[in-house]
Amino acid sequence: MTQTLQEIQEHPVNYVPKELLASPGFLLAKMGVAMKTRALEEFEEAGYEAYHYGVLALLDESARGTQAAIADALAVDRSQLVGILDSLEERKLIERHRDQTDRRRQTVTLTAEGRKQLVRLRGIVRGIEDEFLAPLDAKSREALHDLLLQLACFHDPRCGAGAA
Amino acid sequence: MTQTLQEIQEHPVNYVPKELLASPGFLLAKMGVAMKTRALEEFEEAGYEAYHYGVLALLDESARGTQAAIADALAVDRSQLVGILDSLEERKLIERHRDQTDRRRQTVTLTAEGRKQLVRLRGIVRGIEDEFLAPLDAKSREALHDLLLQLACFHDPRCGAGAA
DNA sequence: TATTGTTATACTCTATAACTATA
DNA sequence: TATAGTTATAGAGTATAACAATA
Repeated sequence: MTQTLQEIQEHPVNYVPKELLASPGFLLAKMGVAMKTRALEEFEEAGYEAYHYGVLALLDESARGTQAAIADALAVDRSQLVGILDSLEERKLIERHRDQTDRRRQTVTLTAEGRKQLVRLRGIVRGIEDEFLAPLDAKSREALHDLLLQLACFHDPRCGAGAA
Repeated sequence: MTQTLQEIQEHPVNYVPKELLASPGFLLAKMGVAMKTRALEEFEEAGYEAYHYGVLALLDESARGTQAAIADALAVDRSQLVGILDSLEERKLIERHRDQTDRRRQTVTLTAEGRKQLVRLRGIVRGIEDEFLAPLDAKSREALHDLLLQLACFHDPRCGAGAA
């Protein structure tokens, strides 16, 4: 949609309905989707996908995991994870090894290069957040984080258990 | 994805990476998308689309509007709005009338039935929010709302101007 | 020629189903 | 028979492009 100058002049009262702005649920959805969209763009610009960061961050904490466990932790379908891992393996950021006790399973581990790129991705993530949360000072960001974490723990038990 | 009992037993440490949980941006995206998904489901269950509510709420505030103005206010593409309005018109919740001074334009207005259904939809919206924001008390919800509104106004000027 | 509303098309993201090799 | 990973397919949701009527 390309908005011309004339359009802007003819429709100056181009406001978002107050009723929607008064709804925390609407704003949460709106801002959450905007945050996600922004993140996807930034990652793509850097040559990555957002899920790459999730996988690397997870492996950095747990050292190794089966694909099923990784998929569950990140709440992506196992079939979706395949492509993500393929892409990470091509770049030599992770390695897949057959589990010798159960040859159906692959054990996924982080490479040295993967650890290095994770640091780079952390920088990108910080940049995205700083830009998106720009109007909020440190205290406000922490307040927002607290509230969102309460919601996350309530709706997804895996947040509380692992983070405790 | 069907998770069997055996899987749950074999992968008990099915936690979300702490690094992600520590990120307000990640949580905002995660919860925002969850909120949106939940809302879409609830609306569908009630026989509506989420955008129906947006259109009705907007028309209730501004009485009438061209399709272009409505699309811009709700940040949907004009081509997408067509289907939404078709659906609302079929149910006789809105009416489209050709603008006689510029026959390219359609003026969209709310019907009495539309006003009635808007009340019903407001109830649904309240239900969705109450369920999703359940762990937060009134004060916390207001704090969340304030923070999100700051973000919305920063990223989308139409929020501040119209709401002031 | 440009714009409104409309229709048609393509693309992203995700969810589901089917396949293989192992158990 | 059931599971781990994989591949193939289908479905939302949205963005882009082309169109007819009107200005």
